Amino acid sequence: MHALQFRPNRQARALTLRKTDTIGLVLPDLYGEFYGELMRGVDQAAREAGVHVLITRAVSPEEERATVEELLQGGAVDGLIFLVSQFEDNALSDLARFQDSLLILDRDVGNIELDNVLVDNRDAGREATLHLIRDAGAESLAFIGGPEGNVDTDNRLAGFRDACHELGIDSSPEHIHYSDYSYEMGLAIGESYSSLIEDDGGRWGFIAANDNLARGVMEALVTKGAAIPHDAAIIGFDDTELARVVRPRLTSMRVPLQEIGRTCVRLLVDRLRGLRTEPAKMVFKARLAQRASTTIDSDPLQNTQENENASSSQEQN
Amino acid sequence: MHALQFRPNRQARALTLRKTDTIGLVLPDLYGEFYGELMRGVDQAAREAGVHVLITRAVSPEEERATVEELLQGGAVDGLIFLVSQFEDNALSDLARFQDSLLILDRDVGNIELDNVLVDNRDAGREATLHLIRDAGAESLAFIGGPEGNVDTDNRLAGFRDACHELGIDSSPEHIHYSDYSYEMGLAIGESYSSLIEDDGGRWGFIAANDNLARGVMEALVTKGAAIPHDAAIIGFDDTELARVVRPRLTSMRVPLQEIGRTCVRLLVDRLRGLRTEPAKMVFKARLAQRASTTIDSDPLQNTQENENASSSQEQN
DNA sequence: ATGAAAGCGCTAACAG
DNA sequence: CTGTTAGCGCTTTCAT
Repeated sequence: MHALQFRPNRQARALTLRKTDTIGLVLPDLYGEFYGELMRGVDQAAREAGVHVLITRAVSPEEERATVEELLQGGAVDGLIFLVSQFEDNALSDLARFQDSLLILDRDVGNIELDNVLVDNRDAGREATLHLIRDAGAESLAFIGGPEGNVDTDNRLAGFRDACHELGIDSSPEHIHYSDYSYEMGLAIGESYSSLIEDDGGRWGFIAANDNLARGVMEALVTKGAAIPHDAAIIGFDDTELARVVRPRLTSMRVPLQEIGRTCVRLLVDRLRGLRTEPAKMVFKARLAQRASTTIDSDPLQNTQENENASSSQEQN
Repeated sequence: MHALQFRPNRQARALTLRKTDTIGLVLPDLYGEFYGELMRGVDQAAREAGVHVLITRAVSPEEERATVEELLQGGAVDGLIFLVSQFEDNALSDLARFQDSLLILDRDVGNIELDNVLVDNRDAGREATLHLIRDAGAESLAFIGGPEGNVDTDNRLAGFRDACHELGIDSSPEHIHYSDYSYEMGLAIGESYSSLIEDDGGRWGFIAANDNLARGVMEALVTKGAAIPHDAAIIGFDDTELARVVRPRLTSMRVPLQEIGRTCVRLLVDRLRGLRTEPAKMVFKARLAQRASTTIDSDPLQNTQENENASSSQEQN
């Protein structure tokens, strides 16, 4: 029979069994390392589970709605992993009807009965801030987010405020900035701090919502003659390749995206196969990837090689 | 009928019409900006054409074979865009039987009757080298590739040699290096040149097969006190984000990946719809993205802002 | 014009 | 235990 030359037709099979063995991954964008790493995990787990992966981009809430309807109602996929940009709450509760074929990623669905995988960005923001103060000795702080209203930015900012509050440190609104996540805006915001850093002798700490911003801030300050991390310590988010190849090396909060991707697929597939019926809520923590931009020379945690780089880059200034 | 509440079942439709309106994209990896930008173009064109996109990774030749069989024979997709890593020639001719549902990307299929989209890496290597010599005034040259045997690296190296030959410049084998494309190997190779650069007064030119390598070389040289681009000019490949945010800004050869992605989908879809029956061969050129790492002060082509950065970074050394 | 029926390739249920 | 059949949801053809 299947002596070595038979391929069952997937469509016919799907029609009969009423399942496609395909899952969808809906992303707000396809650009950047960020999604690449997520997709790696997704691909890996999907392969193990024997399902195919259909990838789509959906930018606006309307596109998101349309995509769900088309893919899920149309029976193109059995289930969907949804990384939403900015979902309105009522849209979310609408989705509850797809209860057992929809997993929401990186957006807390609260009590709505949907599988939900989250990154604890608030905790990550708090940890990053604490690191800046405790380990890098920052005395004044500034937060540079993405766009106001962006879920990740809002949560990281909340964590920033948590940490400031805990340690009784001032988190003045004038030192909270919003941006488009771009390197260029990081540069501009960094420049606006260069005089401040010259003036008072205290060490500043900058927490940026992604590595591009952090790099921009760092470059602006270095250009104006600041020594990193002595005059200003800087931490980014996402731990992209960039963080490892700039001078000084950039400390960054790492989100385990590959693992998250794997987890999403496994959760969804288990659900689709009826192995689980209660909605799951899973929260991942970010980890600190400490490098020279927050490592002061006397810090015992420092990585030797990274410290070498840090000091040699300071010598250049 | 379709008064607003009807979704035809995709599987049933596919079974009847014998087409799925889905295409597959097979990549050797899913990581890095590189594929992200390609996927953007693919997604965009696919959306316009009304087809879905299934994405899979296939690392080994065996996986590649298996993937084609499964997806195409199994009828999961109508056609496939194949970005192969290192296809053996006989495997390629095997694929000729999928003549009208397979497009090979970034690997020349020669006379085999398959749709074929290519990047002219040889020409790109030549252009990069000429730029180094003519515009950046390089007198001695070194080439840092990826792994030996890698198609992209081999072609870029061939272009490097073309340019050297044209201008009667020495392209000694001892200045041709292979690597794993990593920043770390770039660093190591760069270090091995630092004394050479101190010794003779001539300006060196480095052409690296990707931006990570180029960045590694640049950092190694800068650390040893070399001024870029005065002592050594450096050019990378792919024009990643990295190139725009390091100091000095890195010149890089840009491959129009998004456009390539779009083109692949359009070609494939047209073919599937019977609008074209002859195999197409399409070749894209890379463009020079000139920045400070190859821009000497008197160069009239220089971008003002980037030149500012270049000179200020030189002041630091 | 509108409506009934055949068949796409598979699996599961059933009959022999 | 093996072989036949019904039916998944759609489109297309054919008959009304």
